[in-house]
Amino acid sequence: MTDLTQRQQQVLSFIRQRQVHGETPSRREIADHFGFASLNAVSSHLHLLEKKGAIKVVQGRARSLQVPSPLRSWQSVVCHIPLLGSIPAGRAELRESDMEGCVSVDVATIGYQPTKASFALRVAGQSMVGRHILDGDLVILEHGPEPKPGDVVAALIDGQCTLKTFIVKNGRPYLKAENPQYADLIPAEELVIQGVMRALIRRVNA
Amino acid sequence: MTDLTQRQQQVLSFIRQRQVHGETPSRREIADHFGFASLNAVSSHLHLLEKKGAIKVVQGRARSLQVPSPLRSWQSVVCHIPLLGSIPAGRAELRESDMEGCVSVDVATIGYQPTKASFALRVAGQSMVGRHILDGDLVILEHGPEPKPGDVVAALIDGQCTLKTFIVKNGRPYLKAENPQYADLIPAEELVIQGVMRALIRRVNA
DNA sequence: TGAAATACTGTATATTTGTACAGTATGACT
DNA sequence: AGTCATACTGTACAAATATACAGTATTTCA
Repeated sequence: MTDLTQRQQQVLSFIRQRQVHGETPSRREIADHFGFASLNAVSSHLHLLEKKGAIKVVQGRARSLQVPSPLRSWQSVVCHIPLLGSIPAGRAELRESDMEGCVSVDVATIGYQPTKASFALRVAGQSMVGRHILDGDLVILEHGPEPKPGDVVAALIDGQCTLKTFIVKNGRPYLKAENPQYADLIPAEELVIQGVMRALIRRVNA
Repeated sequence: MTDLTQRQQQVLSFIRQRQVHGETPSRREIADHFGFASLNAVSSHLHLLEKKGAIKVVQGRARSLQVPSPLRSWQSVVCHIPLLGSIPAGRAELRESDMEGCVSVDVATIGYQPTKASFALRVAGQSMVGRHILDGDLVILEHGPEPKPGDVVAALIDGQCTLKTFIVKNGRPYLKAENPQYADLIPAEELVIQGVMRALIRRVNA
C-alpha cells in the first residue's frame, strides 16, 4: 500500500479529531476547514484515502466516514464512571455535586460491565498497602452487591469514605485495614458499606 | 423535569447504542428500527426528548443528535493502547501480529497523553510485588524515553519481556527485581529496554 | 519530453436527511 | 364529558449532503 501524502494525512487527522468529539465531518465541513472552494477537492481526497485503506466510505450516507485501525477490531465498549470526591451519608446517590471527575475505561480491560451504581474513588492514605493499594490510586467500586469475605470495600467511617478489607470472624462481619499501623477491627454492622472494589488504576509520574 | 416514557427511553437507548458504535442514527433509521411508518413519530419523540433535556438536537445537521450527560462535561479524550502479548527482539515495532488486545482509557485518568510508542503488557509472575505490581496486572508503558533511577521498565531478558526496576549503582545502570526471592542484579547495558511504566490497571474478580 | 499522480476550481444533480403540517387513536387525569 | 399528553399515520418540501463530470495547475518520475 502506498503511503499517505502530507495533505492526505492532514485530512485524515482532521476526520480523526472530529470523530473523537463525537461528530463525523461532512464533506462541506472538511472543505470549509481547509479552505477548499470545491467539494471535489474533498471527494478526491476521500477516494484516495479509501483506495489506500486509510478510511472507509459508506455510500450515500451522511457523515458516515469510518477510520479503520488495527486496534479497532480489538476495541471493546468504553464506559464512563463518575469519580466522586466524597460520598454523603445514606445511599450512594450519584449526585452531580459530588462529582469530581470521570473515569473512562473499556469493559474488557476492567473485566466487567459497570452499572449506574458504579463509581470511582481516589485512595487517600496508606491504610491498604498490604493489599497493594497505594495512596493516590484510583479505585472503581460497585454499589450494591453483598461483599464476600476478603473483598475490599468502601465504608463510611466518621463521615469519611475509607477502604477496608471485609472479613468474617466467628460468624460476624468485620472491616480490617491492611496496614500493621492501623490494625483495628471494626464491626461491619455499625457501618454503611458504600461499594465493593472491582478495579484499580494507578498513574506513575513520569 | 418530567421522567421519560417507556417508549422515549427505548428511543434514547437506541440512539445511545448506535453512538457507541460510532454512528448517530438518522431519523429514518430510527423509524425503521422501531417499525414506524411515519417520520413524524420519530420527530415528535425527539422533540419531547429534547424538551426533557435527554438529548440535544442540532438544527439542520444530519446525524447530529447529542446525548448530554452530567458525566460528559468531565470526560476527557479516550485513547487506545495496543495490548501486546510478546515483544520481539529489536525495536518495539507495533506489529499487528503481536497484538493481543486493546486498552482504552481516558487521558486524564492515566495522567499523560500516550503516543504511538505506547503499549500495554500483562504482568506475569510475582517479581514486582515489592512495587505493588501483581500477577495479572495490566501495565501501560512508553517506548523511547530514557528511564530515571527508580523507574519500572520492561526489558527483554532471554526472549521474555520482564518488568524490572531501573537503578544506578556506582554510576552504572542495573535492573533489579522487586522480590526477595528474585534478588538478582542485571547490568542494564546488556539488555534492550522496551519501555518505561506509566500506568497500571488491575481487575478484581467479583 | 511526456505520462501519471496529486491537488485543486467550478458546476450540476440525485439522494439523504431534517422539518413542517394535517390528522387519528389512546390512555390518564379533572 | 372534556382536556391534555402521548404515540402514531401520511404527505410534502426545503436544506443538507454525497456524488458525478469537466477542466486546470503542479509535481513526480521515467
